[in-house]
Amino acid sequence: MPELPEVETVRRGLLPAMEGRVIERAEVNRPDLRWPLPVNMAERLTGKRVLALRRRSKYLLADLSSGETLLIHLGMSGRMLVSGITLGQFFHDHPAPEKHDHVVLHLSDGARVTFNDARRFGAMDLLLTATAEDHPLLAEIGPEPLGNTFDEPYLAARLQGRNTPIKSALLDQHLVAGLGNIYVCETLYRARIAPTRRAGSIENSGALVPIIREVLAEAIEAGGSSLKDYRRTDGELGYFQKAFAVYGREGQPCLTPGCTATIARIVQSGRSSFFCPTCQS
DNA sequence: ATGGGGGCCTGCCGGC
DNA sequence: TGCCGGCAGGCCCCCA
Repeated sequence: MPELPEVETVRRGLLPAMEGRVIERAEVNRPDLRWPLPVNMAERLTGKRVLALRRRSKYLLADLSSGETLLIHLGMSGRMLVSGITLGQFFHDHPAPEKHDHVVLHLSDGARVTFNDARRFGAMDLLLTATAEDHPLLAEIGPEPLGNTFDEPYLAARLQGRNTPIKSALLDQHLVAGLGNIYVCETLYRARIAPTRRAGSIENSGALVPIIREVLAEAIEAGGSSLKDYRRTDGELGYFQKAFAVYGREGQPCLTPGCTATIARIVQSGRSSFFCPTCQS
């Protein structure tokens, strides 16, 4: 799925269509995504105003006037389509329904938000806003990588003594919440650390913190730029193309000046890791 | 507790 | 053209 930067970009794209508007009607086209959808979901959404649209890790949280919060996870293939509003100088007409349009929110003043998810690894739930952080999907996850509690002493302490590859450690949402395969690969390239390196063996592992923040911040910036180009996005929010240094670049030249190596791909815990065998050790 | 692997789904792409 | 294997950015669950 969309990792943290993509989810943040989706959140910003959804704001004009959702925040402050009333959900006048909700279409729920199937009983489940990854898990069963909440009971009476359509009824519980109908007539409620969206007070705020927040993000925690890769989860979107829409706080409703009913005191409930709609939790949305995009899984691997989840996308949001915004229509019926003017973005920039372009009005977005409602598109024809597509396969895998699982939930459609009809909001006040003609705005519409369509959740489409081919693989259905996504999820939605309704929970009480007051105790949102107690939700099982949120209760056990680690700090926000861009937040104040994710600092160098914290990361160094959490990695100390761990025998797992650093790649796996950074993908562990309990350690830090929001990184996925792409941005872990990019972070380790920038940090010049091989993905196979044992987490506990890394000197000054806290130094990964500013690199993680930098990689994520740049990606959010790139997403914001793509969001402004409404002519191209056509209201569709989800993935955006950013130039990656290693992710997806197997066999292509390393971008480090002076390095003549090519990017390698290995499989760790069933996931592809891309890295430069020369720059990263 | 820690680490590794399977499974959930569908779509796409490359090779034969 | 059709079939088949491999691959995909997440995350829960089970096992050792």
